[in-house]
Amino acid sequence: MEYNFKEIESKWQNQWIADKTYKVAVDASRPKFYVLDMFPYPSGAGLHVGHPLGYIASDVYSRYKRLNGFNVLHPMGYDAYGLPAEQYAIQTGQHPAITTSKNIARYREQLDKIGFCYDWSREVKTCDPIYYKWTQWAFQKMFNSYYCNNCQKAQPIENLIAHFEKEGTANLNVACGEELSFSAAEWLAKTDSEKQDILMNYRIAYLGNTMVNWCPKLGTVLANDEVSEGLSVRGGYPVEQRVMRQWSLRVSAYAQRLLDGLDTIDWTDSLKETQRNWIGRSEGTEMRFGIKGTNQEFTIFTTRADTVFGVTFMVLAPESELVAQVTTADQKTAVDEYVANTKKRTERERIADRKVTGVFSGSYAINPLTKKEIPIWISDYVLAGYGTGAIMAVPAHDSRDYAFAKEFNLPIIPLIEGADVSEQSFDAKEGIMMNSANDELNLNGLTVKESIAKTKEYVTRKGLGRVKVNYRLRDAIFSRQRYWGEPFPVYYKDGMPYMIPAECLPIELPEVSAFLPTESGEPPLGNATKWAWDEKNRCVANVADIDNKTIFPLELCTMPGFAGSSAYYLRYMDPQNTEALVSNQANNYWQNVDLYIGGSEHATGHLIYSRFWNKFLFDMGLICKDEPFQKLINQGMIQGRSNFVYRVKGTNQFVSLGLKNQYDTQEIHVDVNIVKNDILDLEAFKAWQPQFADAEFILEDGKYVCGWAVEKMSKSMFNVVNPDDIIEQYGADTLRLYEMFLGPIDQSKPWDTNGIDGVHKFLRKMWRLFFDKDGNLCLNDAEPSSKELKVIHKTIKKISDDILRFSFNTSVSAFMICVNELGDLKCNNRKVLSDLVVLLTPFAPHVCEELWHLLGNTNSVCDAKWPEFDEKNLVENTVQYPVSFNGKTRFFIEMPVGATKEQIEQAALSNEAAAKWTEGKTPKKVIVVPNKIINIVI
RNA sequence: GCGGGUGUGGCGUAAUUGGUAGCCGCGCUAGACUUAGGAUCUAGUGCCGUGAGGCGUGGGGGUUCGAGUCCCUUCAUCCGCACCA
Repeated sequence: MEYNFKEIESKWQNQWIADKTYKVAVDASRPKFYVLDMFPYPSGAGLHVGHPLGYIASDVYSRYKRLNGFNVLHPMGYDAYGLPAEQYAIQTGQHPAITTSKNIARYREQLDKIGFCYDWSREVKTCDPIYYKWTQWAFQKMFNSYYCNNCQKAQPIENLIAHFEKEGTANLNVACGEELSFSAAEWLAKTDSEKQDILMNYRIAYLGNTMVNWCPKLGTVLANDEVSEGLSVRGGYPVEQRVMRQWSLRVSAYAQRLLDGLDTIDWTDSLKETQRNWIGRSEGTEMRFGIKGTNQEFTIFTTRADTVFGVTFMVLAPESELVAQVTTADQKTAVDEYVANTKKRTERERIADRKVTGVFSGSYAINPLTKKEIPIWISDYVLAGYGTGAIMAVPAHDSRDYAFAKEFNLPIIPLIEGADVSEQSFDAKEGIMMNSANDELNLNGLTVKESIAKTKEYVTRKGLGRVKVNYRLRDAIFSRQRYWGEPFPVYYKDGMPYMIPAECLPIELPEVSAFLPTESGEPPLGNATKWAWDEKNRCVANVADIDNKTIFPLELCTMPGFAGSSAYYLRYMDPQNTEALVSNQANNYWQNVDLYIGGSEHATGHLIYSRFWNKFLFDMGLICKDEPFQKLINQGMIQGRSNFVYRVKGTNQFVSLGLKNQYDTQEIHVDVNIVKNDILDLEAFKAWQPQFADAEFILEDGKYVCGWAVEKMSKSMFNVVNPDDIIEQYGADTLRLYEMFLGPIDQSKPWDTNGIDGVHKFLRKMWRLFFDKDGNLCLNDAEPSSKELKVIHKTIKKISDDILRFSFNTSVSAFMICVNELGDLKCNNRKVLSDLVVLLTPFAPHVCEELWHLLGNTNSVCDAKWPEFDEKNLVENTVQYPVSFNGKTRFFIEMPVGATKEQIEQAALSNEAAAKWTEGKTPKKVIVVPNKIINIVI
């Protein structure tokens, strides 16, 4: 019987569906394990061979855990909202829902062929109303909450109102937009609308005027992680800064917890570091500086409080509200012009062209420690969004201040002994202070570190400022001026937003006449004929009725991509629940994700937002874990490996790689699917494109050798390899094995189909172990020989260890060795082969299921028991020791197990070969490491 | 500029964590069988050298009986953040 992978794979895939083999349910009698893939956005191009890499790895791990007795939750779904479907709709008029469901169907078809053990009954799609009901619901919970800094968790907004009613803003320590100050009496005197306005300053989901990244080309705002170097990540269009009234999530309130949480989870250091970077905690001092001739002051933030004695000027961000305050009449024209110029420049221009620019405001500040007058400047090197938008400039010890001081001829006062600041600033936080003393505070002679601490203490004691921690992490802008996203469950009454009652959720995405913004510039939802809220009838009503007093406009923006992906892992636990996001029972059982696999491109987006979202739900008491993903692995990207042919210029002749230097050639991408091991299939090439039909070839050794290069996998490079084609040719089991064999899971590597024969060959070899020469099943039921036991137990240990440390490539190698060795032993022992089949099941489930049944089993191999490792099968009678002289191995000796160090040493030295290396001298020292090595020092 | 990672044959990689460097696979060489194939099997394959042997984990230095692994230094390369005060 031949290894017919096509027959085997379709047979078992159908059987698994029929038997519901992969359906899981809560089962308190078994330990749970939750393995999750980052769900894909179903793009129109379908899957290429790089996409399933992470899915295969997680599938291997899931199956391994299942074979070890765990109840494994391993679901899959789709992140179905997104820009490409909407852009396609704008171009073609096809509804994004149609595009999306078509793409999903294609994805599913491709995924199914690979033989994953997903429980598809738990599938979620973010664009499905029964799913996004809970996205809207969570948003409303955030709207109705604020963040208490004292208890470090989210609280119901009612608690805040109660606080205001009792004592106003006194003793308030909560996350907010701006620090407000009012008494209880003042609060009670406010109108309802004023109160709502104030509460907006504290809500976790809030509507506010914020500086946003506006992308005119996409017609929408973008979050910080959706912008890179002033361009949109999707599309690469320019992005500009703009103040807009937008929904935002107060992610910044969670900055410290997001940071601290990293210490409790098992992610790679580099990913944690990226998140720490993004959160950007910086501990410093806020200090108030008076403005000369007024009783006004302003606050700056610094991490170098020790350098106050070296401040020679102050700088405000051009966008700062203080600019208008400090600008004097005679400087007004210059300042206005500078501010206007700054506004004109996009983020990108600012980054590209870092010229030192600035303008004097006309005012002076008073240094609170030296009482000296220092000029206040305005410059775009200070960012409005960080700290207080104002800095104290210490040119001697900050390179940016230094450049500014040089440009505008401002004084530079060195503060650290031995630092030469004539050419450049001395930025390092080290050294001994000088020039730093007044009547009350003397830093001279102290180290920088000591000075920072001492100044902090002084500033706090004197009431000049306070110790402050700043974060780079910004609140997440949550509005998108797009159609294809979750609608907000929000309507407006007198310009104030109100939440639609929770029992009316979900608010479904309406049909629109066009996917573009309306003529009046409103988002696409403005094109919906039925998109307003009828408070009485509680239904979505016709916009035309809006004059009616009970009908109100609905929010026209939709939610961003990360909304639907922030809590999807919870929904998989209980996907059909209509009463709750997830039931307590399901949540208490499945807890959180034990293993999460996905790409590192989500490090500062999805993985921050979902941690935030999850912590919020945790604060609300809705779920039992505050970190969603316990262990996370980033699978590497699979790049394309392009092939080239070389056309002799001006001809239709193509020259093989080795001979191309003899001609003047032009390099042309050739479809990698008609190249094998870098050898071009000439006939396929002629048939590939009409222009090559009469191509001629200059061959080497009768072959046409192609050049190659690693590039991004894309259609235009003709280097896209479709998993379907690989499966057609080699089968899903070979694809799975090969992807795992390619290299460490977390490493990026080019896809190279060369070498796939090797793993395919190995599967056929394994298959042949079960059959005799004539192709008949041939097994023996004797007890395994000690040699066979040794081979299989060595493999059990290796595979188990390797899977647990996610070293899948070495697992596959171990199989190959095992199969080779069993082949050499001509092993057809039923017990040994049973163990082998179970070991391989996570990697190649189809062929293993077939062989499992050929071995006489009637259950599925998915429910088999992982073979137990027994060390005594590996026990040897003798140990081979390499004998080294001065660290260099010279020969080997064989010793019985359990020989004493002295005996081993004796044997090594008395060996006849030893004489040659000792040259008659007595060794200075002999090192014997039991079971390892003998080293003799001469 | 700051932070993190990586560097081993022609190629993808491995090395029990300080103990025989190069497992496994590709490729290549030679051979066997042959229905001539992109099948299967056998042997070989780090480099130099006919050989004994020497040299080898980006370079230089160090610790150690012993270093791919630890320390210092330097180069190359990839990733993240970046006028963040």
